[in-house]
Amino acid sequence: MGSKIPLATVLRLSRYYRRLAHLEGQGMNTISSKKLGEVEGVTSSQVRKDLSLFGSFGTKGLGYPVPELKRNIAYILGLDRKWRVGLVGVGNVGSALTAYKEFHKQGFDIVVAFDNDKRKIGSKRGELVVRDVEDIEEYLKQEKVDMMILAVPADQAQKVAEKVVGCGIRAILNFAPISLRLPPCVFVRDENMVIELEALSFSLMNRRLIE
Amino acid sequence: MGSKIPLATVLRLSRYYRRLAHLEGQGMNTISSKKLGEVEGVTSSQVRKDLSLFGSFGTKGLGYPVPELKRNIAYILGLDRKWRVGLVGVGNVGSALTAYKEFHKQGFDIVVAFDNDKRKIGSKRGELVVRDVEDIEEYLKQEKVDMMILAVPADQAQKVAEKVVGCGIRAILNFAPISLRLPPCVFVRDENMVIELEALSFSLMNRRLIE
DNA sequence: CCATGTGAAGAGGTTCACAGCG
DNA sequence: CGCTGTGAACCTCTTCACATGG
Repeated sequence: MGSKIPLATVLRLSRYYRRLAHLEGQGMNTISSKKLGEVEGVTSSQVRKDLSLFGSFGTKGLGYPVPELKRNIAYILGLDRKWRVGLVGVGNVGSALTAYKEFHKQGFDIVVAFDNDKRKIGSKRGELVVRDVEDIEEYLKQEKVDMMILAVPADQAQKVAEKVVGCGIRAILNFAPISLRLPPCVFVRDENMVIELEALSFSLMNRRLIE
Repeated sequence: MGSKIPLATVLRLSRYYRRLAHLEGQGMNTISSKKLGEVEGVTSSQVRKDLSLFGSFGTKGLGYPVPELKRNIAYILGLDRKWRVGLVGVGNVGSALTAYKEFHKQGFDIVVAFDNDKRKIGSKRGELVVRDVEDIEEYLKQEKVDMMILAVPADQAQKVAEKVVGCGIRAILNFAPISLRLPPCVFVRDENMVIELEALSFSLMNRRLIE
């Protein structure tokens, strides 16, 4: 239980968490690594290893207590608090995200939205009023924002990213289909939907794939 | 140049492809692995290794010809053709995807959309008429569809996935925040937006992260 | 006896380093 | 001389296997 955590482990923890929430809702109070591994499509040793990187949550001979393990994972992932999220770009994708209930459900609140299209500025997305992207620095210096979602066209993404990083943002979810070059202190996750379809098309064409 | 291709390589090829398209547009006709690695944030040996898994595309002492390399990667990824894509679920996310230009730009055409909401059935998303999800099997048996995008709620995803797999679909892009359990002959890519935010929140809380 | 937690072994992917060739 | 292509070394993550404890 030490220092370097594989990214893959973090992503699996999210999946375990979601599954445990579901199982807890069904009244299950104990689960073995074998069972959890089966429903998530990983080996039981993978489950145990992932969890053991953060502590000992189970009981030998029995398994893991569902509600408690869920709480522990929530704590590990930082899901026991609210996160203030900003959005840049309210095109089709950005607008859909403002209405995406899973974010809010997990404590990620989109608290502000920006765009550079004069016709959109001032319009609303639910409760949110779209602001001028020119005002983004002023806003970020006054209001606390934990992470930013970029849903802007590819040719604007790098510029916008640098701007928000300059305002102290250290976590970015990037929907633009381009790789951002940012200092290593900034965490970036890409949500590149075309790349995922391309991975599928590759798989269909080359049935010798992957891992 | 042989058999097993790492998934990570495939995903990087997509990024190289996009970058090469951009550089070609700027009139660049040759690029070294060093330069391409720099702009994509990977090592030059990584670039060379990735490409060498599929052939020899470069010239020693010079680098890679941009337009030709782009064409070669397009061929490898299956981007030199059109793909017929179906969509299930035209809520916020699904609707945004019907209007997402990057898909079409890369040859992924959403040719049909389904939903189970009577108020949505018959309505239009651009040119697309939303069909009743009850008719999905009938449709898939008549029309050729290469891959399906699932943008349905988590509690319906598994059922819908099994249904389309039963109709012969072998590639699924899953936006539902739940792990699908499907036969290994089916390629699934998850686009789990909450998980990505959770990876960011973990990173912010534990500045010792990843890899 | 059952299932966890973990050191050791095994796979898989990345980086190194250099031979080879334009 | 410069840069590719590639086997070998390295490193990271996964799986194995078993000691441990309820």
